[in-house]
Amino acid sequence: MEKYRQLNIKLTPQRLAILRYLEGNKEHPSAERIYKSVQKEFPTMSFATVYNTLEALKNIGNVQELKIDPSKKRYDPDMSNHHHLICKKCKSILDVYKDFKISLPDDLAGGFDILGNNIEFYGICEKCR
Amino acid sequence: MEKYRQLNIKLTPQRLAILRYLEGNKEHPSAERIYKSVQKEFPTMSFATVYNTLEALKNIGNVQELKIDPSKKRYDPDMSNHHHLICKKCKSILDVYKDFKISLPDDLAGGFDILGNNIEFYGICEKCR
DNA sequence: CTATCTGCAAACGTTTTGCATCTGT
DNA sequence: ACAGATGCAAAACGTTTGCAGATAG
Repeated sequence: MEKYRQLNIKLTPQRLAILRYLEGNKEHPSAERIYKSVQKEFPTMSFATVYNTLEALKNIGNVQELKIDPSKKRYDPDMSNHHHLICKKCKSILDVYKDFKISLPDDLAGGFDILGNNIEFYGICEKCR
Repeated sequence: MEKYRQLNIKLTPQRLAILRYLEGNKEHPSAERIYKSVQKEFPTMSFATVYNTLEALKNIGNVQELKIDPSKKRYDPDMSNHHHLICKKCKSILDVYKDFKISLPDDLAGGFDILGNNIEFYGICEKCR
């Protein structure tokens, strides 16, 4: 509770439950996964609240939306600079903690100010091989 | 027509129209964009046919599905190894043709067979700055 | 006290499906 | 001839919205 006060958002019990679910979570959960989990504690929990909370957390930079899955949004509470390695078969996701320091030559940047990059590695995981 | 015969899929007039629309297309169009364009030529064209054709083209490796846009799938007929640079403001997309030869050290690969990677650069484009 | 959040249900945009009919090969 | 494609409408799916009532600060 105390640790979340600094976020400067209204801390409802539902939001706290979502924050606790997300803390340290490496599953890159979808809204539904979050909903189902938090619903155990709050049977009346609604999707609106999940999405509303995720939106609030995104805005304060506490959570990021991942584009890893074409069929649904995934969320990641890990805001550190990291990349993802995805199994082509089972779609499992592994975090990759390394700064690759890729710089895009000016002639390829088309006048853009480059702010950053995100690498998606893909391959076949041990289990699927 | 002849040039598409090698694809080994049934070439209907609708599919040819979609293939022609996609050929050399750098817009990373959504299904709707494709639909709207091809519909001019085929007023009876349906989304089912667009999605069906895209699915067929994906399967033969003629088109790829992009995860660039969280709200809808985008399609890219460019199957060469390339990356994307996206404007955070206007969401415009620029192709980046360069092989960055990023190799993931074994200790970070978690037992995966790495097959490749895709980099999303983000920044602010000239117009938006 | 009041600005904001919750929960519900309805609405939305995208993608998929079932099925009768049609068509490329 | 027939496997497979088309077109239509309905359904499915993830996400967003409107609103009345509840609640954190």
